[in-house]
Amino acid sequence: MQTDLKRAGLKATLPRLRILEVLDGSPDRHVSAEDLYRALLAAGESIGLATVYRVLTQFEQAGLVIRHHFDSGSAVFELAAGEHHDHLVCVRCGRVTEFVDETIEQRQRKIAARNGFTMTDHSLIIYGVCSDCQGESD
Amino acid sequence: MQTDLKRAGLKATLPRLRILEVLDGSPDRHVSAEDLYRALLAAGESIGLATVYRVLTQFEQAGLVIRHHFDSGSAVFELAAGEHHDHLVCVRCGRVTEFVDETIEQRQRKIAARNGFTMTDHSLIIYGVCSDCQGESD
DNA sequence: TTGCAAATGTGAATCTTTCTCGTTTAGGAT
DNA sequence: ATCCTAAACGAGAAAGATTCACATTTGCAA
Repeated sequence: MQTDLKRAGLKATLPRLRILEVLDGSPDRHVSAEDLYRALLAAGESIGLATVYRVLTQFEQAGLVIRHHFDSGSAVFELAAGEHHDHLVCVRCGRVTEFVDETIEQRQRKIAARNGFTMTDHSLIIYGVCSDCQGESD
Repeated sequence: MQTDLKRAGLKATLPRLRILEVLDGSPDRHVSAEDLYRALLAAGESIGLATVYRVLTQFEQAGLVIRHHFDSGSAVFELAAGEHHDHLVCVRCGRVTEFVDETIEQRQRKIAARNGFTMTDHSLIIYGVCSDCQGESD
């Protein structure tokens, strides 16, 4: 874990290690800065919210985490482990499911090229009602 | 234009008409609430920022506009004219290009179904550097 | 172990968006 | 045309998310 930070060119400080731990051990892979902050406080750490934001931004720049803007006020972050994937978000309970579709990936590259864009990134989010939330009154 | 509002079940008030006009006549179809507000002030209207937000939210609920969360602090809105489309966003200049790809649409529906989701909406954004911005130093 | 640049915590500041509430207005009834 | 009322507005306060400033602490290399 220290190694991950070193490899990313970041000093292995306590707050950074704690944040990595929470990101790694969290039940849901997608958490907001506030979620993270509260989890750390609950775990007895004394950390500043500003540090959480600062570190998350550094992690993002270092490629350790990915920031998403789902349709909610705040950004959510996930550990950049594994390969690229897109997201299904339940509009009722907020549950996030990941998926990969190579056909879509290919077409996206084609579309970018056809429009003269050098693609740097992309974001595909499908919103819907998950199986657990079907039939439940809003 | 008044008709559009009536049809949507909204009173044809002056601020609403002005906002529709700006959305319709704007050089870029994708504007933030702040953009809209400033455009109205510049045009000599006296309108409150709260009204802009309020009206945009009502328009969204009425299906007149669509709200997007591109990777920037604020939401952008576009007139819901025409059929559904997705977006290419230039990370340098912010230019937005629209596109439609039926193959992707189909696969999205399949993916939602396969995961037991009733799709309500989706958002696909390709970020990249547009042709005009290629080769320009950051 | 010491020194110093880098990182942290606190609290203030900023930005976006929403809320409150007194005033104004659209549009149907008179 | 005028009146009435619920709906809509404008201004400023408030809330929520994120960043900034700066005094203090800390990792780590010499």
